[in-house]
Amino acid sequence: MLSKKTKYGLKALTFLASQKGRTPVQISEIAKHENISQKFLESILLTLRKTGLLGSKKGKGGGYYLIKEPKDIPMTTVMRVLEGPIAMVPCVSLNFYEKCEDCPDEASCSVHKLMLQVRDSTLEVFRNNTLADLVP
Amino acid sequence: MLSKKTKYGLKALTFLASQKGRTPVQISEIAKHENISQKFLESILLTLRKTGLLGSKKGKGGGYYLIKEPKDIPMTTVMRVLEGPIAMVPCVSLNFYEKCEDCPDEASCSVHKLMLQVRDSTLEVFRNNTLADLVP
DNA sequence: GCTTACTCTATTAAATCGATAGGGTAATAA
DNA sequence: TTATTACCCTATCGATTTAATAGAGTAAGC
Repeated sequence: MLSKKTKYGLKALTFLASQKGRTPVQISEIAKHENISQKFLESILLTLRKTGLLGSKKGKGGGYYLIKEPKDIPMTTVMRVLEGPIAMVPCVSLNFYEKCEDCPDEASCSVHKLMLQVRDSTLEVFRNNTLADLVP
Repeated sequence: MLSKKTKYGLKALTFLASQKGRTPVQISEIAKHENISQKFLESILLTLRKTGLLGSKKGKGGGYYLIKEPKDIPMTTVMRVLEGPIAMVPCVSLNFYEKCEDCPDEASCSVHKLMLQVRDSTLEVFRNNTLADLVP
């Protein structure tokens, strides 16, 4: 299940991408437009800024803005920042790999075999979409 | 993230599918072979039985067994029973649809648009795999 | 009739999630 | 310089879910 954090983050990013210019947009404006708790959104935008997806400007006329063009932001990046691993089990994760504690042999594990396929197909979707593709 | 319930359930089903005959296998044997807490596995096998995937036999020589042939058990069915909705958000779920509380217009929702693609690609993987395909 | 093994209910500890509160700090305009 | 705006950070909290455990109950078979 997609977390609200990811959901809100995606909506906020899409909203920023839909802006005409790249002038800062206030948190309150984003929160209001997307029906999101402002305080919760604050923490989400903060992590997006820390990972280099967003820039921010303080003081009057400040707010958040996209650093790169929407078409140059692949959804793989966005999803990994917001939701974490794309894979459903750590043992098939590219960026967050971990060995299973149980499961003596990965190669002969039925779960591994299935989830590898799921990861690949999901990854393909995220690779084929940039933030620009999400703007209506 | 895949729950342990689903993971264990998949392993147990695969183990049962790998058996030569369809004679009942004891819970304890499955649990031991797959490194699963026996009590936890009990509850999982119980739900699999209630949804018609497994049969059980009580008393001496009893245990759980597959009712249908592995090749006739699509992974869509298994995953929905164990993990629930395949979609990452309820508003794109086929079997567990729910409208989002926020989000005034589904058609113009960026999250909806993206998650629809993810659901379709994941669904295709599960449709193309039966339990028989998971047996090593 | 006794053993075996499935069946069911209840409980629990831990983790995560979503949200809230409140203060702090930096940048900008006037 | 000063006031304001708006970002920044920490802490907390209730609710929910997850994974596991305990223990008693019940049906089938030898």
